[in-house]
Amino acid sequence: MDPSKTVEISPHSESFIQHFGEMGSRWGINRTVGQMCALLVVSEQPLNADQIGEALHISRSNVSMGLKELQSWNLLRAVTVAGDRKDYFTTPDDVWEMARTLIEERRKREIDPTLSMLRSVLLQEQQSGDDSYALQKMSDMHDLIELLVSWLNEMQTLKSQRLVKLLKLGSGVNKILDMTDRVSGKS
Amino acid sequence: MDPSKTVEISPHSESFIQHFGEMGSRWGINRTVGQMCALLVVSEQPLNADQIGEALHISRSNVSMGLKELQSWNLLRAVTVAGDRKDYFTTPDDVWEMARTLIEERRKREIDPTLSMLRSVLLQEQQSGDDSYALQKMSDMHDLIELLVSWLNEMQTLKSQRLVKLLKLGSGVNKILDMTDRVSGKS
DNA sequence: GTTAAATTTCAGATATTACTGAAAATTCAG
DNA sequence: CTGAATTTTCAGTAATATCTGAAATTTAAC
Repeated sequence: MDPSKTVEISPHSESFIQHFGEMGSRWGINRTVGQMCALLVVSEQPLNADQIGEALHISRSNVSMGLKELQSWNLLRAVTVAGDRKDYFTTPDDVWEMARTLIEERRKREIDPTLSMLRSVLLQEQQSGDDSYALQKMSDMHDLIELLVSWLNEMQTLKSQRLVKLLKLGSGVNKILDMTDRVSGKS
Repeated sequence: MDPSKTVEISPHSESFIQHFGEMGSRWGINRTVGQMCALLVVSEQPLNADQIGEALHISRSNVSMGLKELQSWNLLRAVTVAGDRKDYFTTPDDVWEMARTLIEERRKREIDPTLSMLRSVLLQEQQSGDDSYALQKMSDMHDLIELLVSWLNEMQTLKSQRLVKLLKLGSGVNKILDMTDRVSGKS
């Protein structure tokens, strides 16, 4: 009803938004959705659909679809403003939380189906054993992905602070691995 | 000259190739390029451009462009066959090596430029300090990405066997972290 | 309930990306 | 060198993805 204020975007935020639009599109995420996400990240106040559309110069319907997409990625928080029927949106405050969510969602959408496909192929024992080379490759890839995924899952269970500490250790962990190796007498 | 044998693709390999075409396109890699890569992975013999085109039902020129793309990702090995002027191609044998290469290349293409952008924005001390919220967010994101990248770089220096061991440890590392915490008297 | 505001849907338009065939360029055996 | 085999380039075409405006639907104040 009473016209919500136009969103001001500083040149710095503008760079940020443009860049993440570009990055999004390189990672299979629609450019506009990337921009919307970036905009909501750097915006202190939650924004309504009209404000988003105006800020990014896109139609109201495009905003609607983009919000739906972001919602499906679990990256939106909806906020209601007293005395305003419009919906207001923002992203989670914590960038680590966002990163976790993104990883989790991509795993669900792409990695898990890939593992399923590989398992299903590998399960069907090959009668005509003549593409054993291919099967071996798929098996290798399955093992690689499964290892990465199970590692990721374990990392996802850690609190952010904990995870940061672990990442900072980096290859320092390797030294610890050296020690345990030496103790248990392996190479 | 003497017509190279048609490539046989088993139904299993077919699933694999189709799936990775699909996955590629979801990760910002042209579907056909994904298929080409998958085909070369599961093919025991190196293939020439005609064979690839025939196997995937794409034009010779498309194969040429795809090979160029794969080359730019450092995922191709060229093989010369005695008495045959055609070029033959394959991918690295080791899927871990391929994964490393892929990560390395994406870092160079997307993550590093993102870090540059964030640094450049953060360097320009804001005269009009009124979007400090946005700057804080960018700073958070910068730190997150930098931490991930430096961790990745450290992991890239490890031999595959070593890396596998470390990943298998998973949150077991967390316990070691617990110990070191206790020793140094932190939370 | 009624109704105006807000949101969503979706068919068609637009923009982007991918693919092809023909021509140009390159390569290399003789 | 010559010329056939091979590869690359690229302008035009095809396919895909994205975006828009108008209409339909939903929402909530009254």
